[in-house]
Amino acid sequence: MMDEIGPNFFSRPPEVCARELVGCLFRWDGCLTRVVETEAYASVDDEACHTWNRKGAREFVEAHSAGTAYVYLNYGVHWLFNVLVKHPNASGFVLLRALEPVSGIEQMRSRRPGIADRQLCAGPGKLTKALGMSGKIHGQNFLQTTTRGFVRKSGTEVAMGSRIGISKAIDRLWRFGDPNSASLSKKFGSVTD
DNA sequence: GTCATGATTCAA
DNA sequence: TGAATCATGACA
Repeated sequence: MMDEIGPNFFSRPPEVCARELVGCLFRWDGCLTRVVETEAYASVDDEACHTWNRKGAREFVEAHSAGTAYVYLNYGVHWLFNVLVKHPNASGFVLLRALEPVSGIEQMRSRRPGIADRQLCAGPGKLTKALGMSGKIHGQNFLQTTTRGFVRKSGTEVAMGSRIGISKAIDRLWRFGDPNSASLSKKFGSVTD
């Protein structure tokens, strides 16, 4: 079964959204990819989330609806792409960490010259560059567009582990991914990380 | 494996 | 003013 994902999908707890997004197809203008790695962040009680120490992030959660793009510049170098999750008791974000190119590969190659196909989107900063994303889409609800969005696709094996690149709240196993994909940003361990 | 890169946010 | 930051590519 395959159907377009709407705001309702992102109206559940972030870890549920992040897990179910693995294996789904991601349409972004002329490019089509498969989601192979995500991470969940909670707007409350999660030290690793921007909302923990960023007033602007908390205001963003309040001001926008489920499915809105939350894009920010990391280390002053890389754009990172998140989807806003809204739930009465568990709002937060899903970070896209890695994608597998399916079609529109020529466009991705042109934005990342000299990179092997499977590595084009094998990291949170890599995928935004390959797809031509930037801060311009911050705050946009792309689910309502015709050229951008997710298509549900079940049946993918999902592994879980500790989130990457953070020093706080590493006990939460909120990184999800397809362990068999060749386009992960980092491999998954046997059980936990 | 180490290391330079370098924008934005927020608190002081 | 400065410290911290959800990473990457180049190089040894």
